[in-house]
Amino acid sequence: MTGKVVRKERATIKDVARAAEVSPMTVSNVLNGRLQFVSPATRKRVEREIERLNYRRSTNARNLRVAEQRSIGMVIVDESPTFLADFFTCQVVAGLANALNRADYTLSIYGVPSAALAQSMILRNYEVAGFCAMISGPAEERAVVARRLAELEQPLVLFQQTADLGDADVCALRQDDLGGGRLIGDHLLARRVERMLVVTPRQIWPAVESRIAGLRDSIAAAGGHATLTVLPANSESFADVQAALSTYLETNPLPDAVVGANDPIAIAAMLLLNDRAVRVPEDVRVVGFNGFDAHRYSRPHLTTVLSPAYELGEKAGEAMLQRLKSGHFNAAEITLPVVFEQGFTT
Amino acid sequence: MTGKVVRKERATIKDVARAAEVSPMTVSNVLNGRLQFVSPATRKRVEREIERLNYRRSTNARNLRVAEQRSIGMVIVDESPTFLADFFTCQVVAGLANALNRADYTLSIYGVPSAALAQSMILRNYEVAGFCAMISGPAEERAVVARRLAELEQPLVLFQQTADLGDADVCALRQDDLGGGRLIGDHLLARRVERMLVVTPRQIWPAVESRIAGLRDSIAAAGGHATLTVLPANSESFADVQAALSTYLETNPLPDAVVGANDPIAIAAMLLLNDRAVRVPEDVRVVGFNGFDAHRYSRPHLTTVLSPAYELGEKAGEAMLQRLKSGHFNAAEITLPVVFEQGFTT
DNA sequence: CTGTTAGCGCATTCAC
DNA sequence: GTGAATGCGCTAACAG
Repeated sequence: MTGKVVRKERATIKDVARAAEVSPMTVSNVLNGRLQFVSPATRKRVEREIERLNYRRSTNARNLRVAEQRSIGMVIVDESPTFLADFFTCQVVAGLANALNRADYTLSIYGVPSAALAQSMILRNYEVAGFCAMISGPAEERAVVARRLAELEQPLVLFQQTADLGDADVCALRQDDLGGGRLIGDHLLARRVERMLVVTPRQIWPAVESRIAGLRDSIAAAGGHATLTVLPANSESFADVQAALSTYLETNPLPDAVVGANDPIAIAAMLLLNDRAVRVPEDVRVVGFNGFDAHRYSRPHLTTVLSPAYELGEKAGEAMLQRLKSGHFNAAEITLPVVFEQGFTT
Repeated sequence: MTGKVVRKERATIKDVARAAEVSPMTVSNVLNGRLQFVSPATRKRVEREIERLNYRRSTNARNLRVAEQRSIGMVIVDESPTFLADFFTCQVVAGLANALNRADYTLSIYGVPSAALAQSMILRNYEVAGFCAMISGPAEERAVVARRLAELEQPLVLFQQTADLGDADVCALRQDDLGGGRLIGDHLLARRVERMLVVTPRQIWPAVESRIAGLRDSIAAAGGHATLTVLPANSESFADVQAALSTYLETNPLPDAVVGANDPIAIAAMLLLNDRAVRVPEDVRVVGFNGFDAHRYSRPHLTTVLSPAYELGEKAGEAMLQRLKSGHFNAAEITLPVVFEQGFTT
């Protein structure tokens, strides 16, 4: 019961034509909905034979002939083998896949460690109408990868990355992390927070930098007497975050607010405070960043900024489709707004 | 600065051959690593021209010629437009994409509402080496969709579905929900739970049925005097779950334990209990189902059964690759174990 | 409305 | 080692 071994030969357009007693061209016309050229009677006949022979069109042959693809490549450059398991990436891919599928395009996922991408042959073997790319890693490396993708001379949508690629055929798409930082900053300052502690992973991402810049903007706009300290943890893992905060607190007084560079960091920090009988939000306020709607009902209900990750993916798909239709991207950069979410921790 | 409009013509194998002053055949040999037929000198020359002309091989032409695909289709049949945003699905896709990418296969995602799939033409336009499918909806509908996919006469891996498709070229892959139910049951019974309340969505999925069956197994094995009540909520949404539980509690005493058919349901139930000053786990124990490792640090830390969703996807990729290599699936059904996770709620 | 011709880019076969 | 001829399945252009 482990499946049949022999594959039946697939029927071609010729087979259908012969069976329906028409020319291959007529079958092609039926397939492509050019019904003006086909009488209803022959059409029915052709369709019946298609069904009967279980005919499926070869997209390879078709795409070769019409020199056009109905597929977009999503390149995810990451060292971790579980890259796609990340909720943010996942949401982006979901939005992208949906936007493309609606237009009858397919999304081809392709994850690579950045080292593998260095051998240029890899991407030479994928034939798609355009690429979307989510690149992780240090800034310089990311720029190299982005440049390599641009060299493919195909439409390219970059997520969470600035497009410093000259006049390449590129659109950079990101969420408004700067604005998100301002929202968080204003929220805290309105609650008389004087000393903010921002916990980040040591590896600073551009998005995290923007969030911090937004906080600083907010402080400056309020007159600038609040202070902001950045505390880098070795990684964003639960243990590393707690270790960093623990060490910090040995030699420093409690801040008025802890700002996590993202939600998991904020949660790790908050649980450490809990363990030490520090009350949140009475003694210390805690806020996160890049929350997701789907997490709304888990607890603690963090005050955070909601990421429009799904919309980011959708927008990317739309931008790509528009580009393919019109010949150029309408905008070289797109920034999507984030939404402030009041939780129980401030 | 919105991108160049003109696409440079792509170089073909002929162009490279001409530039390197060799025949197209030689270029092809270089591309396919048949180095025994190419002298090192010409090889270098060819590779330099490939680089210089930014040549990329047409997979369409190649696949057409060799009648072979390097891509697997992932069909997700779901009414909701955000199908992929579901964490379980997402993890499965992540594992699948990684397994395939490692073997230099591409994953083509294709989401459809099940109604659209009824028109048979849709899938006739996708040319892949095999299909993986995740189908949602009522059991009968799912069976119809599965049958339609089997008709494609291509290797097929079905997630969370029994393969009642005769000797079709199919492999059914699922997690051990029955065993998971037993684990939960044993855990509760060991804590002297007499009355269990299982909250499910009204739309009962096969996986949920298996979980309940596992609970019953466990009760039977323990002598059978504990009772199990199933409470269907209109949906698995936060509000519907709370409404159902609330109504139930109007006319029934508190159970000893509430079992959510999945984690979000358990959390909704637990928060309702919290609101009513019912202590968890002292007064009522609460357990979930289908938790994910990534959620470990969010709170409440539910007692639950961890889903091997990522591994499910990986295993699917491996099974498919093995099938493509050997001509038949090694196993028609594969069940992956789940892992019990002790939280703070029991 | 329907049929014929030709070629998309590549790899296999067989010469050289 | 290398080159020339052939055809994979499909569709654009044109002829009936």
